[in-house]
Amino acid sequence: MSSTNSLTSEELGSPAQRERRQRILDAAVALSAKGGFEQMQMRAVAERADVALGTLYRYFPSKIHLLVSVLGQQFEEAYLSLVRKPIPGDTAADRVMFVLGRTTRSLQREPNLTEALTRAFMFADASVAGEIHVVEVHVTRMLMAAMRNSRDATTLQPTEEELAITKVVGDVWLASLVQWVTGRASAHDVGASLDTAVRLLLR
Amino acid sequence: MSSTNSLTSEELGSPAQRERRQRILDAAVALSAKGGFEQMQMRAVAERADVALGTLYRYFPSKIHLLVSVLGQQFEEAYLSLVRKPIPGDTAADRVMFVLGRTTRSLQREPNLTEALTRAFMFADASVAGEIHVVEVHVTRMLMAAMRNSRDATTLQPTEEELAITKVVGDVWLASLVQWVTGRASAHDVGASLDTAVRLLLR
DNA sequence: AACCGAACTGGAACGTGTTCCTATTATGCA
DNA sequence: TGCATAATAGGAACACGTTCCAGTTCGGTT
Repeated sequence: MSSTNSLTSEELGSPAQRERRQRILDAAVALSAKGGFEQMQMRAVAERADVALGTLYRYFPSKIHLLVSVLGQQFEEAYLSLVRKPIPGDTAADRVMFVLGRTTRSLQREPNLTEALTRAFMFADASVAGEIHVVEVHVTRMLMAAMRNSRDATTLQPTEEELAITKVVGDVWLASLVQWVTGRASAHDVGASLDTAVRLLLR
Repeated sequence: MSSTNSLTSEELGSPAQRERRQRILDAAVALSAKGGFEQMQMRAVAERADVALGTLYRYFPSKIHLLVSVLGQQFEEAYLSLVRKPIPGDTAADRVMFVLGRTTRSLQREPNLTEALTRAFMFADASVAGEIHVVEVHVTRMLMAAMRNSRDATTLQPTEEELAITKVVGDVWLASLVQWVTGRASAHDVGASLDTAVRLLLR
């Protein structure tokens, strides 16, 4: 597994390069959505994105880097869509459950894509730290926004307790998703696990 | 990835077969301990266990099946060693932390082996459900024994609440281990995460 | 416009997990 | 003991992630 980072769209000079990068990400999404982790094959991504295999590897140093980058982009969109309106719910627990439920349902609408992204995330090693950090930041922001119920939650310093709870909820969420994508838990089970965890943590 | 299960030692007829199976598991442990997931290569396992590659695949239908089977065996040993004496600690939280701390330290003593086993566990798909279930049973038993502080904890029916807490703790444990083996968290971070989760859950 | 270095193309090649095939050996049964 | 069947050995072959290379194109500089 390569040790360098994926190219971010900021550090890409020309518009043509940014377009190429986005074509690659789009191709990865399309192929993952069709056939999951195994069928998202690097040669197929390159062909669909209309770039050479070597170019694909210049932009994303491995299949895992590519998929975790996709995940980061998906969560960024989810976060932006989420904070457009105030989060409904009277208590922190209600709001966190709203966010978890909404995001989980959205993931479950594209099971193959979610399988590919989740497995890549879990399989990633230290070289993918940068891409993973992006995902973690978005998840933390989403949950923090729910706990705070305020659009400027990111500007206030979170308390230790809030961060701890956020981390546990994130861990449970991830573990549940893994169980779901590997067929060891149903969609309902995921909801129940999150419900239980939030109830235990935010009481 | 194959869809059949690994051969368990019970369903293996001859003693020679049981020995072969154990030689394979031992070889997998040795090679994983030396070089982690990537260096535990199927050809090397077959050679070290003195079986043909095809035979290795007859016993374990994939590298993931093999590693998760190893994990099951390791947890079985850990469980048996644990329940030999009463678990120290006055409260459920103390005893759960004792078990988590002890097991985690033991895993961290063989970082490469733990890396291989954890990544295999996280990467496993639905076809590995049987092997994964074995692991889950042992983990649940260990944590339940700690919460109950009684050797016959397995015979009593656990309450819903106990099961829910056990599941959340297990999820956090796994997520922390993943972060540790992928270099995204230190050994100390793992302890701190577990400490926090147990404190939040068993208060 | 000519030039230079970086980026890209197309494709071969390599490594490792996995599959497959044939010859040989072990096992259980009559 | 002799036979039928299953299990194993040995190794070729395949798939896909990854690397590498020679030739071509692109973008900026003078």
